[in-house]
Amino acid sequence: MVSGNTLAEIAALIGDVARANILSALMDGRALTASELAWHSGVSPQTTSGHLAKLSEANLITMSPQGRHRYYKLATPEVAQAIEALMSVASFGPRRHRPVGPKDEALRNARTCYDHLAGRLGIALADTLTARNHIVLSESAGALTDEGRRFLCDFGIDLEAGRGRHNRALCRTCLDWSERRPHLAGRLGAALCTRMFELGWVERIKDSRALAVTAAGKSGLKQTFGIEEQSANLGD
Amino acid sequence: MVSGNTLAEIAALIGDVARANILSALMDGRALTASELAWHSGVSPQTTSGHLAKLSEANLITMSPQGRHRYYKLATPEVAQAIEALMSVASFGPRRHRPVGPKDEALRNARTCYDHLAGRLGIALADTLTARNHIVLSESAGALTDEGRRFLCDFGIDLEAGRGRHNRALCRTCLDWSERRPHLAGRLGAALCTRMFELGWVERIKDSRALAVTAAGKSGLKQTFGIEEQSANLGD
DNA sequence: GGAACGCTTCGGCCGCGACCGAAGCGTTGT
DNA sequence: ACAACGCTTCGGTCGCGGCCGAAGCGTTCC
Repeated sequence: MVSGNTLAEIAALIGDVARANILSALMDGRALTASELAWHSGVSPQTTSGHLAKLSEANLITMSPQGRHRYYKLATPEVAQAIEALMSVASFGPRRHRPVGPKDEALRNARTCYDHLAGRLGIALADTLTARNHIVLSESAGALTDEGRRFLCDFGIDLEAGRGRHNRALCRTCLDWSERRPHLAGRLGAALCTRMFELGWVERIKDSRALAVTAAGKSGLKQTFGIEEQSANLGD
Repeated sequence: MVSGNTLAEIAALIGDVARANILSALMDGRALTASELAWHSGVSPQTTSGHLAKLSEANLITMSPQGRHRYYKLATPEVAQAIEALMSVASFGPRRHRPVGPKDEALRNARTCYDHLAGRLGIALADTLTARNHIVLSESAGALTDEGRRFLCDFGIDLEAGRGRHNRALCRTCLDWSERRPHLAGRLGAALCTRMFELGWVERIKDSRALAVTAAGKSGLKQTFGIEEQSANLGD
């Protein structure tokens, strides 16, 4: 309960295959039930339950009961960031043979990364906003310009949303594992993602972090952001 | 050798107390010998050797032999970043009683964080450069302005230095664990740190990541950056 | 050449923790 | 009320991996 929480303790928690699977499954920011997580983790429900208890204990995830289900989600954006950083390190080294299946291709095209957009779509958005001088992206860092603020406001985004107790950063960047280039994270990235869902521009593909760009999304992205299908290979 | 390198494998490597100690000791960016690391890790030299082999195998650290010594250092800035992120998560939770000793106080005042400056000195530098509009720091992100580029050039900093194969970011920010505010990292942070050492403004305190600000440093910081002692509590 | 030193390899011990079966508890639905 | 369901707790097994002592290899110094 007092939760010592040293570097080694946290890393050890992530350093178990079953728990790493659980955390990876939660990386899209949604809350999942214990059963769903048991499925993802690859071990029995009892064992999964133990893992979930440990992760909660260390404040890596939080639980909210709902009827006879218990929903688990990542506790804070910082946790997602740490896992993302570890994944980045993990994907280094001799680029091992990674056969690209069709589902993998969908992931590369567009997906959620914790609570923001990633993949070619995420990159395209970051590129467009940069080209229009709405954001200034200095490699792995970013700042929003006044024009950008106005533009996003017009687009229906509330930049103050999600300004929680943690005073989360407005505009962060996050290294895209498939494109190896930064995309938008932080409150801005999250708000952009939320808005696209609201507008029905993107939809979740079942059982995956991958996203499908709807017809409305294709025309909207073109008109509002000037993103053509081929530029991001949307609709592959 | 092929190094599967999954998320769980990397995290498990960091998730051992002895190895975490080793990595923490290397977080100041210097290369240390196996013996020194054995001392830091708290286990015997044989055991340490095994740990170092595993860390090397996974490309978290690299080794360069030198005489009868073997120097180990973190392999890439990404590794440092991942560890930093984990530390950030670890220091969350119920702020546990952390008795502040004199050595701890020195660490809070000024220290190196991987290869850049942290602590009150790091924060003060970031604040000053921001106030003078030399950098634009959007919470956890940053970009260098043209004026800033000129200023730093005059200060004797080569911004192209360290532009290695990894195309490391120029201006990143890094959450300071003692101040809970961002300080400067990336190539810029590293160059700033290097320059301060060159000028003899700061010196390492033995057996610690803490730094001492020299007399030359105090006057230099005041004249060049307008940083008064009390503003950063230098000389505490 | 021999001794001291730095580091690694080998072998064996031992404890922690992941795992599952069985059972228990609370919720839902009929 | 009862059964089905979702999830957790308990108890016991087992294997992985951290640990050290002893020994081996290469370097340095006199």
